[in-house]
Amino acid sequence: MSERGVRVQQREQTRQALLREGRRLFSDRGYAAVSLAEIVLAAGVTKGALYHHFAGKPELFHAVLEEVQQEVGRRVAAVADGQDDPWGQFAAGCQEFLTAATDPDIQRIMLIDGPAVLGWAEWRAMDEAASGRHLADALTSLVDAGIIAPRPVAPLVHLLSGAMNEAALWLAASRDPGDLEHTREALRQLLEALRTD
Amino acid sequence: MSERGVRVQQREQTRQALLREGRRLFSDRGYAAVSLAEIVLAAGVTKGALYHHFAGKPELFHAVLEEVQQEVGRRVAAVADGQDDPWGQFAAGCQEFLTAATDPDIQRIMLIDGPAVLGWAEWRAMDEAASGRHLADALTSLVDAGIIAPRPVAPLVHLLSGAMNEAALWLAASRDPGDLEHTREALRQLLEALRTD
DNA sequence: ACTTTTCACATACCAACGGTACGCGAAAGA
DNA sequence: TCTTTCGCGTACCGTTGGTATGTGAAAAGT
Repeated sequence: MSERGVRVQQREQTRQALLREGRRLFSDRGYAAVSLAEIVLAAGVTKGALYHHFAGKPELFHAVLEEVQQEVGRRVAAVADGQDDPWGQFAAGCQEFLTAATDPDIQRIMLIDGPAVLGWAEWRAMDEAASGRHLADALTSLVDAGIIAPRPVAPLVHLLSGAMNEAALWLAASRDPGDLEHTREALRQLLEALRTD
Repeated sequence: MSERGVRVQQREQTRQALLREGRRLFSDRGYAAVSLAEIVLAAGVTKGALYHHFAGKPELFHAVLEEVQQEVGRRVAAVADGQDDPWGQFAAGCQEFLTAATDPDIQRIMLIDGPAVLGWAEWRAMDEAASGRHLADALTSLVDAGIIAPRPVAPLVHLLSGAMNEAALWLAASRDPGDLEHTREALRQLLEALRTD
């Protein structure tokens, strides 16, 4: 069986503990308010271990963010794949993203601290590799299928991505339970505007 | 004439110097990468002066952000007032915001660091008081005038605000000069989707 | 005119933080 | 069994945001 050796096994365990506690603390109180001392204490290791696995605090955050974005990307892709027609995949994916991004833990890391810590360009590149790619693919499919008018998809990707990000942040802070459905309906209408028919 | 006293005059001058250099450095290199020592050096004063005027680094940033947002708000309002019909005010205001937010200096402070430094809730409240309010007012007018279907405007405000913010960030990093016009056109189409007719 | 008070700001200092240099001991390889 | 590797702990450093206190000139009081 997988004789992985006690060395690599312990190594991975330490790395996972750092990622787990880092993610928990970052999402609870924000990147700037969490010290490395806290993280290594919670993970049961020392700063030496942290700097053995990650080049620094931003790189640890980068790894945490990547984990979060992959999760969201998988959720969106899973829901989209449940639909069979291109438009259904597109609409369902957007709505699922709106739901996923409403999680406060995900928000703080992915939407608030992400751009500020890593810079917008790097943050955008990571988002593109995770969930943003699905949005671009879906829009391209819709253009190819003639369901929406031919156009550059990049502007639409950013307009829609930004709209859903901000709406999710607002919904997480909102106390009116009807806001979610109103937002879904408004988003649905905006998406419908793209159709050719 | 305005016998303002040399005390209050010097006081205001120092405060303005701190705001000016703080804004310059924050927009150039980001909030976290700028030290208070740099700011007070550039402003020609000491940390004592800074802490006499502001409670701390976040409060200085808050004052800078407020200045930036007020400027953007005035630009949007000025262009909107140039139109006479409600729909024209709405559309022109949105397009002007897109242009204003493309300025890299404004972006870093208003869109990147703002939410991370002050928290999303406070950032949103400031945006609401500056330019966001105009968007809500315009949408409300359109509903009242029967130009767009009756609906809660809050979801739309956040969807559109987020769309324009993210698009502006993308445009500032884009090197294709056609992107701006494509984005304008896409935004125009999304806005048209709201009309009743 | 002289004294007192105010206050805008400078100076000196501190605790905490991110980061680095180096040592150690057990596991892996020879 | 000897050597090497390496995952990690320990001790330390420079910088940073923040604070406590001093100071001198302008304003206020008499």
